[in-house]
Amino acid sequence: MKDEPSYKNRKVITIGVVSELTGLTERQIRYYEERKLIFPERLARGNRKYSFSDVEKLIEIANKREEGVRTYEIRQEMIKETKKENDKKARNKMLRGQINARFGIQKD
Amino acid sequence: MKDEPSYKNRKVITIGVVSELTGLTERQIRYYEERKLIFPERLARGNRKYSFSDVEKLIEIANKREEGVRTYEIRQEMIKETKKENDKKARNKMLRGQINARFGIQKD
DNA sequence: CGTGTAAGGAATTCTGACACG
DNA sequence: CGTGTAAGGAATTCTGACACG
Repeated sequence: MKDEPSYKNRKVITIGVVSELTGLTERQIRYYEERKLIFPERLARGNRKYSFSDVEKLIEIANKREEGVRTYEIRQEMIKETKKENDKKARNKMLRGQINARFGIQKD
Repeated sequence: MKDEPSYKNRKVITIGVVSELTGLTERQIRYYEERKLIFPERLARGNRKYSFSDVEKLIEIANKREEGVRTYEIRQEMIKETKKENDKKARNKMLRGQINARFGIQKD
């Protein structure tokens, strides 16, 4: 289904660059992590690394914050999104399972 | 022709991360720049930033170096590659020009 | 030529805390 | 709650140079 694990999700960007890219202060970026909105990796001794996905997510967070949405609410929305996707995946998987059961195994 | 300027070419990776990603020392990476093999951007006060393309190019360079190819030769090959691509683009452009001349202007 | 290293300085990042509201 | 800031330390990056071969 996915062709490249690729660039978009590789955690390689330092917080300083993320700050430039998003216009957020480092303080804000670290705080959103504390509130469980983003999950940077820690490569070398403690340094945070972000992906392009993280940068995009941060921009969305910034937009919502400007509208006055609280971090807690943003988190709830994110959880809902994730759940919806997982349900979808689960449905697809089940469907494939039924197809395989009736028509035999097939590559996907 | 291209859909996204996108992730692959954005210069956002610091030299330390590039070093981890490629297995090259920072010294080597800076030297290849000196030899005009790669062209990082300088964002904040002097810090080098690389793209995923740069990382891939560096991996190719590392492979060639292992085979004993000199930086000068690698550069020559790169120039040849670039030239070939430019010629191709020029041909396409000319062709489009002729088509437009005969059949009228068309969006591309 | 290609790479290592010691040198000294400047900029980055980190954490925990106090502040305001 | 969300963000700013001063604090002190640790790690990063930079440049120019000397070294070896």
